Amino acid sequence: MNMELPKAYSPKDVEDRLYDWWDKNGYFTPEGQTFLDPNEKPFVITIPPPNVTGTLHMGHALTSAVEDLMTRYHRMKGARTLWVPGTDHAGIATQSVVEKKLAKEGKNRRDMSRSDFLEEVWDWKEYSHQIITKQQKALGISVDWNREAFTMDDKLSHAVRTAFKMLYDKGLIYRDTRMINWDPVQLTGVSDLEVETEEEGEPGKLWFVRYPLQTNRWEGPKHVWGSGQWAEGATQWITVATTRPETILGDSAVMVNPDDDRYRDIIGCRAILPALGRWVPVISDAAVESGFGSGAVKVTPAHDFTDYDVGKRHHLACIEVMDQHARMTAEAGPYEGLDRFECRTRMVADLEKEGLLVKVEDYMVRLGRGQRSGAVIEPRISLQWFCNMQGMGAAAAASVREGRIRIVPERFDKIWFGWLDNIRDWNISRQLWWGHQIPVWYVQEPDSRIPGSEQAPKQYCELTEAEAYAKAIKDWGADVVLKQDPDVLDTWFSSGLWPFSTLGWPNDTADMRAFYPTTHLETGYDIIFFWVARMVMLGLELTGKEPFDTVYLHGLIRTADGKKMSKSRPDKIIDPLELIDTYGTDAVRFFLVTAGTPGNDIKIDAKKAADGKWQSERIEGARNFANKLWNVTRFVLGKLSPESRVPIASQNTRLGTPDSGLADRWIAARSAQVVADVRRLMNDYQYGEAGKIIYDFIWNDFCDWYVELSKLSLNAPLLVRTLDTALRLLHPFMPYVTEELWQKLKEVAAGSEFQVSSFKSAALILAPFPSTEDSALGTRQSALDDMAALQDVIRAIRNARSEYKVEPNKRVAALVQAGARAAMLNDNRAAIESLARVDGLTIAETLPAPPQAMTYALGEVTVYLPMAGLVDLEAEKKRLADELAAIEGQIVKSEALLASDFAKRAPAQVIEKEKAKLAEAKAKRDQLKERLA
RNA sequence: GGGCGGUUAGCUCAGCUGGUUAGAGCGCCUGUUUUACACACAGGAGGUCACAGGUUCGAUCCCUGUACUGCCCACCA
Repeated sequence: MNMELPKAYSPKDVEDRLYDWWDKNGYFTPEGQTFLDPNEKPFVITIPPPNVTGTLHMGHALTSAVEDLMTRYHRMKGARTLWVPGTDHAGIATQSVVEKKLAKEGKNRRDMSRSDFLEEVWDWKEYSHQIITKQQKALGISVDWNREAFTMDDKLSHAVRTAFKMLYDKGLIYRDTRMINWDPVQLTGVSDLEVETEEEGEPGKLWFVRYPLQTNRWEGPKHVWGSGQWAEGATQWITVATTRPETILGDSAVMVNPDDDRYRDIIGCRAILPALGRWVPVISDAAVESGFGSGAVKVTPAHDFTDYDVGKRHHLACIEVMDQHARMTAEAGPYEGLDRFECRTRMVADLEKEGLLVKVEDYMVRLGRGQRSGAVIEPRISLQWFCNMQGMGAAAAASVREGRIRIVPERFDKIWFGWLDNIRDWNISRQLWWGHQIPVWYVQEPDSRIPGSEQAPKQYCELTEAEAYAKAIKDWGADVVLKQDPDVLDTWFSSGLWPFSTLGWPNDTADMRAFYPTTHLETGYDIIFFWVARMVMLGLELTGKEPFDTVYLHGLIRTADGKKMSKSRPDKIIDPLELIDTYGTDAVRFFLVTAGTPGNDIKIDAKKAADGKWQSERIEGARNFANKLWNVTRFVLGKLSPESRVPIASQNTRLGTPDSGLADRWIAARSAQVVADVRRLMNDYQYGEAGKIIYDFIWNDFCDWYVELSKLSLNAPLLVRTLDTALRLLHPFMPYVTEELWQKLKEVAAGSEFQVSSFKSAALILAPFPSTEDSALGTRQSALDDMAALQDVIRAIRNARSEYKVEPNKRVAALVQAGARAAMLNDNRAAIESLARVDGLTIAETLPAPPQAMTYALGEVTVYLPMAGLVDLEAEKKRLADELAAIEGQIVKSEALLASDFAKRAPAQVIEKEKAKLAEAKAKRDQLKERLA
């Protein structure tokens, strides 16, 4: 054999080479497929596009592993398969990464022109894209690189503008001034989803502040704020509780619950605001929870969502005391120019000085923080673009409710409905530079005071500036000047178009016709609202179709202590490439896919070793499995080489006939069973279970038993055939090692009698997934039963040897009373002799029990091991007695069961099983009794 | 305040719409250079399936409740 395989599998010698080979040959493309089953529908996934913010993490590795598994499985099943790769420009996230990078170089975006800054971001995008692509290739994803997309490609940008215009023209997109979440660090509005709150809240204070009330005897302060006498003479007070004393400056009312007896009398009175001395009314509103704090709430319409609504209800003034940086404005009087937190400190000190601070309590404050910046979000009134979601939300909910989209696992249905049924309009504009600039152009300095100007529109939503001009010129004359809206769209707006924008929408492309709607959408459950729901809503609205029929949600990767891998703890973040470097891609992927169940989080047991490398016992186990497969293939290849080849005439090749060897009939039956189970599980999204079944089959059945038995009597064609089946089953889980070994196997078998039909394929990636049809041998129960009995006998003898510490090389004698299995066991005596190291094997239907022997009652079969001089009679007696007691317990239980209503109510099959069990137990009991006697 | 998970061997997790004696990997214990593999082989120990009720001939699985734990959503300042 000129292709000697190394003793251990070395992923590095295989992975890059095979990846390039697959890619180069077009195997990742639907056009490159050679095996197509006309009964299979096309299978299409668009990748969740990673952000071009840097590198991939373990979550991406999981995504890649699962999606590649799905893709390879369907491709091998013969479905026309397309997996579209790409990346996301990730507006805020990328812009902030680049800004941080610039800051390190001492540069600031605000000192640069918009176009200069964007150039920097594009450079970063290229850099990040390279890293990401390298990582994705290392993960082995079988995507069609010819169709790679980026959300800011010309093609996709056109789709974005088209989508915007379609929604705009329908009146679903509108511009409005309202209260939104404002990130004072990134200086942009964000959507509700981008605000994160700590479940427990964050440690803060609840300040109880009293405002003087106007009375007959006190008309207001006579001393200045800060004098310590500001409230001198005041006699009545109302105490409010607040976590944000600085917003007192923007108060325009104090409110209480209308049913609160404590305050009923002062409703309608005026209170005076500390510091500013502004009179505000005491109003009543049901929004107030009497039991909380003091039962009285300050109302700051410009800086709080609830208060904003209250303000509208009660026609209160909206006074902005903070600017976009969250610094105090001129409205804040003496506090103007202070940062909000500094202002808070000063305000509290001043309140205390003036005797207005009643008490302070520790309080867990639920702070909203920007998803990307971590900055405390300020509610702020601002002019933004919104998308009306009412209709689209209802349609998307209906898609799932009416079964046009299936969510796996199902329990996420509720979350889906809960969100969509209460959906609010989506703030889609961002005050950023990196992204899709909003395709709306304004007539310069529109002014409603100019007579007639309201006749012509002052803004134009078009796909291009030229089109906008064409219309504007008609309305305003040739010298009109337009200015494009400076805002960009929320990055999720373009992601929401992904399943169709990548295929060429809005154009009627061949890809749209062939591959849209797509099939599966696979992603982590954490972006179900951000992304999945938006895709469904926009897909329905813009294309009239659900963009996919199945949503498969995987869990999140967590650290060994169960924590999220957050960016704030970089020491906990694992680079998948590091693990791949240590264990190989297949090992990492097999671990990820078999580690859990759909929708459940995966804890990764990785620890840092002394050399600073990440280590994981579970991934090591998967690595060992790859190596096991490698070595068993080495064994098989060795048996096929001309010099060691067993003449075909001397082999038992009559597969599937009753007189072929037990081991052969058994492994064929097991293969068929495993293939059926794996297919069923894969079609039911139980990938982890499928992987474990393949693992067991390869390691336990094939390696530990079949190959061992092959050493006694070789059936090379079946050995090849079984290995081929195993490799094909495992390929979606461990693509590299299986392809490599399959190629070797095919090569060695070339031109020989060891052909199997899958070898017609050029590559394993394109070979047919095993089906139950090609294991035409079917499941032979008798082979499975016989083999189980044989294994029991061998295990019993091994067990005895071990218990009596018989030297490994020493052969022992054994007597087997085998009843109806005598003939079968006799046929396989060589297996017993070899695998259990027996010399002097007697097998008979019945035989007299030998003296001084270990006894193993296996039901129908009893094994005796004469161990003269070795057997400790007392110990043996005790062992048998214990076993007898156990079996008798079982019999009592079983008999009671069969005597109960069970016999009347349980299904016949179950009763039969129970009866058989009882019979076997009784046989065993008799054997034991006899033996003890 | 609503909602959704989880609780099974020392650890990490499976357990397929209720039915033998509840499984795996790792770890642990005993052996082994058996001619593919020590990244291995053989043997073994180890579980009141969180708790309490209920339904059922039968419950790890279904129902109710409790405890602990994780997460999602929500305008109690």
